[in-house]
Amino acid sequence: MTAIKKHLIVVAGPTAVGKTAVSIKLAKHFSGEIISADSRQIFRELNIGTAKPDEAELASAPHHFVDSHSIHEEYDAARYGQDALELIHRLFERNDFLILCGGSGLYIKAVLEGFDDIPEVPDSIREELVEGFEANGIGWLQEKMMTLDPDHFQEIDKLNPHRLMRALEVKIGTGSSIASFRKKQKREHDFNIHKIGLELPREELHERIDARMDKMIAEGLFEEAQQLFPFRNHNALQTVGYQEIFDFMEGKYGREEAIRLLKRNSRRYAKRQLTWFKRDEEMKWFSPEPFQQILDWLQTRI
RNA sequence: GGGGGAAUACCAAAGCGGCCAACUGGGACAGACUGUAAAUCUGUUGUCUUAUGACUUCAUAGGUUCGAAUCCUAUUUCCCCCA
Repeated sequence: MTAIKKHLIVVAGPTAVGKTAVSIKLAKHFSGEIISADSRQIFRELNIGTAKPDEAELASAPHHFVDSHSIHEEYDAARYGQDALELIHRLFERNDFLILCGGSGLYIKAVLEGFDDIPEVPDSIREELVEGFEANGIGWLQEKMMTLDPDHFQEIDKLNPHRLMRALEVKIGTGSSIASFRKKQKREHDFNIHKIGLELPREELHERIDARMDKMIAEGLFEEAQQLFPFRNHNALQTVGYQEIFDFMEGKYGREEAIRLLKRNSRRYAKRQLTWFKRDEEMKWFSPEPFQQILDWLQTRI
């Protein structure tokens, strides 16, 4: 391992745990650059609700994939995986250390492991599936799946519309079952990878989430959401922190309830992130403080 | 002081003799996840490491009954009305 001098430090963990601060400290300490692995901070139209690094933070270390795209573009984990990996290769030409930091588990996986190659499917197929689902419900998807790809239907999560639609679009678009593309091959990398998971006692994490949400609201989260209201159906806006406010604006409930849901849904999101990252046995877990502990561990590996 | 009503698991709230360890909602906890991932979906939530099992629960104490969260009596607490 020590033969290779390039190091990718992965910083993962639940929302509000303090990833940004740690990644900046690492970037400064190792003179590295930060590659954000956050599926929503990518969008320049989204600011307050995504808890982006602030100006001072952005200025203190080079950041990538923050404000890099518009909510009007189509973007997804697979594309990110390719783009980020290309960038990593390019940046390693002038850096020995890079920090891949974010809470989007699938995005990190897309970079580190990659996805199996599945041919592009025309958008029109997905659009038809989405329309069919919205008009006829999940039963319609299940029946379609049962007739088109019965073998995989047995394996799949039958109650999950997203999974059904993805499996169907691949089957319809390529003629082959999505299962036939699954090779489960992982990427090989010519750089070292160090995975750092950040966590805090649950109670403390919840307090931080609540406090940060109050801060976002004070900074104008409701106003930001109001401006984005016309785009509320865009994929980029299917996001904790915005959907709750859109529903409030549509009169589904009052402001108090909206705030309650904002906090609750952020907590649940944090739990999902934790569930995802905890499964990764290579992840080494730390409290964000003291930072020295993290450095000490890294020193033993580089 | 007199009259009426209510006490159910973390919270709210159903159940009003057996199908009740107890509907439902909230909250919490746990999990899945290879192209929407801050998305989408699943499970658990009285105790017992597992259970088509055992044990202890529906304010407390007694009672009626083959059988009670459900009926009766007393006690305690809370709410409402009259004084």
